Amino acid sequence: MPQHPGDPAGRIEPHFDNEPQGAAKPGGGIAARALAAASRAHDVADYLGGLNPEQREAVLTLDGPVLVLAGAGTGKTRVLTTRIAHIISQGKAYPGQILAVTFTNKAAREMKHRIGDLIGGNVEGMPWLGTFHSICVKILRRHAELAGLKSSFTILDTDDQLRLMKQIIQAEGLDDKRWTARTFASIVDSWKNRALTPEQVPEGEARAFGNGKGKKLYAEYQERLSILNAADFGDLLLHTITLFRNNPDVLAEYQKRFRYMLVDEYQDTNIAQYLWLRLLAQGNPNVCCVGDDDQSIYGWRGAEVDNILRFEHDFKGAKVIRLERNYRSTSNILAAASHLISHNEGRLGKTLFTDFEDPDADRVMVASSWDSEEEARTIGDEIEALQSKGHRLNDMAILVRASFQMREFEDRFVTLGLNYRVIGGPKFYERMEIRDAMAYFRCVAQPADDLAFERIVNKPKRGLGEATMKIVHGLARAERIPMMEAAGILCQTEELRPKARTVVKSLLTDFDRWRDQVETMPPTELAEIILDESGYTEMWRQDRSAEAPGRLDNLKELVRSVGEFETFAGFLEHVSLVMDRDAGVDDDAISLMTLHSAKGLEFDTVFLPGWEEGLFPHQRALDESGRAGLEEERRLAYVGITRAKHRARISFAVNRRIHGMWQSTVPSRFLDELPEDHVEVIEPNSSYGGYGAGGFGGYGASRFDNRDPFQSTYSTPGWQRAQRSRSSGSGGFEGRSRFAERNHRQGPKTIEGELVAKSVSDVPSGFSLGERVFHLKFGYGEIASIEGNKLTVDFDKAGRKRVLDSFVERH
DNA sequence: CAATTACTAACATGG
DNA sequence: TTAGTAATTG
Repeated sequence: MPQHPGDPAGRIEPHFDNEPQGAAKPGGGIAARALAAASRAHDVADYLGGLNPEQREAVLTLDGPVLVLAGAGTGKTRVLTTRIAHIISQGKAYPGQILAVTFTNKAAREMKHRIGDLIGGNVEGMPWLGTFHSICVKILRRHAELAGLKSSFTILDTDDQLRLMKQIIQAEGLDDKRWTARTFASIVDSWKNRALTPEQVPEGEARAFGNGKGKKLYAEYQERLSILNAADFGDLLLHTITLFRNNPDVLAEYQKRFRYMLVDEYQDTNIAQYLWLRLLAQGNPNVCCVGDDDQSIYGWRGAEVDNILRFEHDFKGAKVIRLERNYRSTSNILAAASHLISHNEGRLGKTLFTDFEDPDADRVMVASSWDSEEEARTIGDEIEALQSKGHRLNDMAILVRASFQMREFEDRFVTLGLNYRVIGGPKFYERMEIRDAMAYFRCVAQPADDLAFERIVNKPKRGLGEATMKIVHGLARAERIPMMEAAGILCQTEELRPKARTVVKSLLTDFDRWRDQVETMPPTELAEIILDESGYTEMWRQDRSAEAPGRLDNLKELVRSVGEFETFAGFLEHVSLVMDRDAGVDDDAISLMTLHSAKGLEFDTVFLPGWEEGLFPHQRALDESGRAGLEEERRLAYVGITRAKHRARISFAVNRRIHGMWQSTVPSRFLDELPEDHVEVIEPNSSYGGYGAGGFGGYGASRFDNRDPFQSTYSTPGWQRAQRSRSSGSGGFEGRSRFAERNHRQGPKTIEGELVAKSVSDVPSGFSLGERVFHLKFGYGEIASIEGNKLTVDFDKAGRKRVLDSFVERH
């Protein structure tokens, strides 16, 4: 987002120069001495008191590289924050000389808060505590010219990124269906995760995309970004690294500055982040990385578990400290998690233990339900039961694999009147009206922002359609200038039709006027003026659709939140970097979030629904990353279970709706990897028990059913046999086999995460109109229409439904 | 140029 | 199922 036009970093952070270097040594500067004395008087043991010996060592070993292997719930954040407090109170460094990196804004906030508690004061003095991205932005804004940008550069979000890429793919004359922007984005992303500029990308790798034009497209994309004075998320790191490499003096400045460096969640760093850290650490070796290889769940984002495995090698003389004493969970929960994760290979290996032995503690519960709706219902009931026993909703969470699972829970909670909050769900700043409004603001702050301009030229309708924009776009491209500038030039000529010309002219003067007001007007007021004068608010007022009032509310909320910032630019930056907003934390509500965003949190009770093959482990993880993908999924399961302090409740549904069609599922292999002694299987309630015990009605595929072949873990012969028998359709488990036999079209099947077969079936269904069929969920019915393997059936009881043919049988 | 309709792909995970 | 885009028509 545009930032501080004409005034770079000065306002963003304290100046480098006026801090005494000697501060690094105890007693160096007067201020340092005073600070140290003050906190010594406070009593050092104050904050060291509650630490166990390992934690204490991790805090006290200030000099030289340290790797803290911290299992789930072992007090990792505590160590980090105490360590920072210790550095400061010992006068080893100023807060401004400590670099502390986290992955999420949430974690950064939490840390700031806790440090504040420790050293008893505010922590504005920690300007370099933040996410990799926000710290990189800070550095880039200071030295933007060296990275080929202006300090006011915009940070593009994924959406803008895709639109830009699509334009570039089309401009190259490629078919944007065959070579999608999405694919290209993920390729470019993977390059940037490895800190590769267009010149550095390996020839062979780039050729695979866009008829061998991959490299050219990447270069073109970067070129466009710099014309737009914009950077995407990957660029924030990439540019900082190139900046450091090409400007040793700048690098040296930062090396000298950061006396101590701390990295949270080190297992999630990618190559670029690692290189970034290495560059800075060349100056001094006081690097402390904290992580847990068992909680590495961002491999798809380029994270290299290797970074943590190689730490001792990369940072010579590193001290490795293990934290294995868990303060969070009951022994049942720990046992379940440990047993599950032990199925992974290539771990550093930690054994969590706890003194928290409670003979009455609940075991980990595993329950099944007929379909995802019932799953939500059951969990809802259980929540209410807990609530009536005096548990608070704030102490409970539902952790799902994919966000689409949330809907059913939301629906249920609304009908129950249960308070809930979605964390990391559909984001406020991703709503259409907010993005539109933001686009207006961006155009004001950063006139070169074509993507924003294109978004709002004709919103509200101004009669500027494709034709007009094509002319503007053409000139902009030819002259390599921003579109607004091009539009301005075109207004002086005869090229645009008179009607279009006057409209464009007035829009441009509007923008000029707003731009003039940036300096003089309070941000809130300006935001309001822009939205009013542009006619954007009016557009929604005229709109008679159901969403319109809500959108107007959101706009109001947006304007209100502008007021929390001192400058307009500061607001824009916040939005682009911090997409999450703190929801109302005051009231009691159950949290609903993905497993990914649950990392680092803990709850008394944790619900883990949707443990089904294909969903968890996710099919795509298996297909795309094979065994590694499976192991990452398993780590995700581990993260999920270890979030629970007292109760973990796992469940799966026998039927789930995918793309609006009901499909039956197979229980997750992870269920079979839980230790029987610490797990309690809840009997399915009677509502669907009618299909016979041990048959389809139970969890046919689970080893909790003693007689079936799924006795053991996925790697055993039993599992493999079962998988084989399923994919060949010859009846792995009784109840289901009568459906599987006739129609073995079950999609790609995996054994141990390796792709076995991908069947793309367009075989006609073999059913005919009017035929009577039977479906497990809906009962008897008559086929109303057939499209490929999709049937529309009028069921006697359930009404008209669309189902896959493999889930009904002739009757 | 805009509105309506038809079609198709998506339901990973995030800064 | 639904959201997003392409094609068609006024």
